[in-house]
Amino acid sequence: MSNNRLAEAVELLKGIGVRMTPQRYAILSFLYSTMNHPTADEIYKSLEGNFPNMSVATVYNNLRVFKEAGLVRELTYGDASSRFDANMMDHYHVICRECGKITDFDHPPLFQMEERAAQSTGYQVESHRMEIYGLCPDCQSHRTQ
Amino acid sequence: MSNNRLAEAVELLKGIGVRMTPQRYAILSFLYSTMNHPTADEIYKSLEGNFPNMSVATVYNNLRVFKEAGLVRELTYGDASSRFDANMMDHYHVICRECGKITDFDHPPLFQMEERAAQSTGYQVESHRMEIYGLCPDCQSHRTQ
DNA sequence: GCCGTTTAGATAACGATTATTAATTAATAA
DNA sequence: TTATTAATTAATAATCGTTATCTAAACGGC
Repeated sequence: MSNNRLAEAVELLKGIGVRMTPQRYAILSFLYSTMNHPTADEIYKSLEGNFPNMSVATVYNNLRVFKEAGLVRELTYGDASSRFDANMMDHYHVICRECGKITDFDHPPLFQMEERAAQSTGYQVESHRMEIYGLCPDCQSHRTQ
Repeated sequence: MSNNRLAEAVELLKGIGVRMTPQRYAILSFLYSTMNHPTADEIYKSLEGNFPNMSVATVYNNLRVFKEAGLVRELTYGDASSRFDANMMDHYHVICRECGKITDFDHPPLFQMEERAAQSTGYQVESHRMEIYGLCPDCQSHRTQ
């Protein structure tokens, strides 16, 4: 299961000179245990019980470390909180505009579109961002018809 | 040119009971005159000369009015400032990761991808967001090879 | 011209994130 | 095991874009 990925991540971090502290391990392990793309604050609140005096800055610091190590992706949304995704496989997101839930879905990467953009704008294209918005099944059924 | 669109926008606003003040007209006309997808602060700074005591809140207020009237789109990027686009035609953006410049490009909307997402996730899909990142021609040539 | 509503401007407030700093801790070598 | 050193934590202040609040001014219909 995800224990493999967690152990691999710990090894990878050690390999680049990142110490494994209890807080760091807890944050990392939380990220690998959830499919919920949590915000920094959600991570903080989830670990508050086990680490009563952990600082929110510690959460941010470690998320940055994980990001720089290529273990985690940051998903940004305007002035709302960023969300963090430890699934580094190629995938896209569908986001519920009602409750904010994020669901993964697979689709071949949009390389053709990148090529067309490069041709028509002269940019040296490197990456893209694509996400889909709508109503999740739960929020559809809670609607008054 | 854009004068038509500007005049139409003014009429549209009047039609929904929005008064045309000098500040409001200046902001609107600036948006219709540029292809640069400016930030609120850039708009503010550009008009400072003509309106020495305009407040930045006025810029934000009017941008919200324009957004609600469907005249302007807000482009959000993580914790950076939002940018505002008065081109409401269907189009996508290529963004320079070096200087932040935003260039429009045309491409058929990704409806197929929306459909696939709806099928595989059960969401009631409504819209999507897609943008491409890279180096603009200027920033490519300023690079040390 | 009067009255009610919109709007502008000034400024305070907000919320997410980052910077700062002093104290603590993990990894390593002695 | 202990000492050393650099990394890390926690607390808190600071930052920055944006929004809320409030007062005064301007507008449009009567």
